[in-house]
Amino acid sequence: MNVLISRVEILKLVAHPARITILGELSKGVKCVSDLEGFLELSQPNISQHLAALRRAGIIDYFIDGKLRCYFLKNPIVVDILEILSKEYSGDLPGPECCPTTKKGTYPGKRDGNV
Amino acid sequence: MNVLISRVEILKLVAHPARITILGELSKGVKCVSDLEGFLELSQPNISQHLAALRRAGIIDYFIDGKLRCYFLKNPIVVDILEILSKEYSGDLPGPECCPTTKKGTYPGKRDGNV
DNA sequence: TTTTAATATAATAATATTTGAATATATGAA
DNA sequence: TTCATATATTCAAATATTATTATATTAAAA
Repeated sequence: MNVLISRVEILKLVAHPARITILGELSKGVKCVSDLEGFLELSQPNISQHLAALRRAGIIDYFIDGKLRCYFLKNPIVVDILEILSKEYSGDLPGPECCPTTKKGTYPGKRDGNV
Repeated sequence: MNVLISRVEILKLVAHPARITILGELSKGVKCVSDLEGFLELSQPNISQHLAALRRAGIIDYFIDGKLRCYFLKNPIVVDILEILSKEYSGDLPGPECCPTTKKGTYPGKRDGNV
């Protein structure tokens, strides 16, 4: 239903320590709620709340196995986000080349402190 | 200084419509605040606040050109995030193959509705 | 040197997110 | 049937984020 939720909304939802941890686990395979209770130092209701939010946004889904709900990743964007989160970056982006132009003004001027 | 801010914190900061728009613009080149006032239907102080938050986190930086502050991207993760946000994804991830195992239980059971 | 343009900062109000506590539901077992 | 287990839902309190308004800063221009 809510497949309309924008990418930024998805990013926002994913950008939470508990939810990233959950998604990281699910990226390794299906997990039920009590499996997740192992890793996360969160109450069961809170974990369920995070799972429900992720599911409402179409980011994960589950199948039912008896008393268990077995969650798994659904939205492929998650894989890419997780990859970025563990990627190594070397240094900052190169600063602007000399004399870039903005609509209102022109370089050069004093560069700020921490560059 | 705050280079310690974790990746998830960066993700969280970036996951805001105004800030994503700002970063998208900066990814095309240096922009000063009043340039940004063009695109964004936000007050000048609010734009400055978003810029300040992004700068505190080391995501962007600026140089000074007279009365202007010319902002540019600093953290390379932004480029990857922007790329993901405009990437095309075709369909959902494949569901779990038959009979994956969770610690607590085993497939199969009823699959949930929207798969 | 006063004024103006560009931008930043501070304080607050409005709103959203997060967690915790209590309770509900559903399923398999006894 | 009743019970226990696994999980979800609801509501409220605590907290964080966001936008607004007013004011401050800084540098160039007049």
